[in-house]
Amino acid sequence: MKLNSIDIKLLALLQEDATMQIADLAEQVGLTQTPCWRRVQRLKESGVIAKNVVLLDPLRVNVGVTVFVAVRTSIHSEEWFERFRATVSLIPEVVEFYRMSGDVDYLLRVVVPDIAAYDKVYKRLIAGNQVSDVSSSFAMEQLKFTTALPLSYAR
Amino acid sequence: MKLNSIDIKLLALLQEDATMQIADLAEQVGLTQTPCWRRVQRLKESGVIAKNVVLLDPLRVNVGVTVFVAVRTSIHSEEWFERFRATVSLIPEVVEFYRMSGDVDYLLRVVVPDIAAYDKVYKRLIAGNQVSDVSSSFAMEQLKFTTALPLSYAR
DNA sequence: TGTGAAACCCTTTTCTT
DNA sequence: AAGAAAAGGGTTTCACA
Repeated sequence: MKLNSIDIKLLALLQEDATMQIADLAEQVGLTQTPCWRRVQRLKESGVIAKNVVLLDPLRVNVGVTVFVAVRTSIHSEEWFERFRATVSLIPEVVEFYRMSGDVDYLLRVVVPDIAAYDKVYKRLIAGNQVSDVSSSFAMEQLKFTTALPLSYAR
Repeated sequence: MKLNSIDIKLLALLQEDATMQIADLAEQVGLTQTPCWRRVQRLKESGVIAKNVVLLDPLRVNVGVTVFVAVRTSIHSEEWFERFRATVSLIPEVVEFYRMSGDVDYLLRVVVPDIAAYDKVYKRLIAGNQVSDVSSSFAMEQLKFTTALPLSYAR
């Protein structure tokens, strides 16, 4: 789907606050309700807008600690990968999971309340999977976290 | 704010889909509209629910490439940190930014369309900041990404 | 493709148990 | 605290330019 500058504006606004009303959105982008509504609808249907979710305050649900886990493996078979992928994806504390280039094979972001809780997740990670090296790095402070993607490259 | 099991259920549902209607939410948690609405309201007011946003498909807005950037510095002064923090936070391609323990001082997640675009962000990162070492790792594949926090630790 | 107004449905309030 | 019902408001549709 091709995006024009009004679409980009709408996406920028909705990425920050999805509770905005159509009338307000319309005003911000210089349209009236109906055409604005139709555009937002198209953005949803086309899949550019993938989801509408609520973001929780990590501290208030007691997962203030972020750990980055770098995993190296010696086995590089398809079966191993599928198994690893399946088990890791199901762990709710793992909120991000990437296959990497370079010396680290996989990178995970894990959220937990404390180090003790992390140790349990760690054990679950290595249980049943042949991982040759796991290295955990703790985040001391989250300086920025946004779900808003940059829109300067959209076309 | 203390969360009971109904609150947890509501948070779980809204973390996945914030467009759910109060009537449907109410049914899922075994309440009628009014008390359900009041609970959701309380969750918003108390800040447990921090935001309601739309998530975009990264590929459809042309930022399919994720790069993790590990930054080391030799200077550890407060001024340097504030300056670095301020400049990095303002870069829209930087979607996550952590101060780390261990040998890496800062970790960034950057989203861009391609390597050429990353190079521009890289130059912006090192310009004006005395960083002693920057190491970039490219994600080949995003195996999991969720904004839904685990709720088993909430209390 | 944009406009204005009406219809509809969900949210929010009020009253009651 | 929870429920039922009514009031209020936003979204969605429709006819038209």
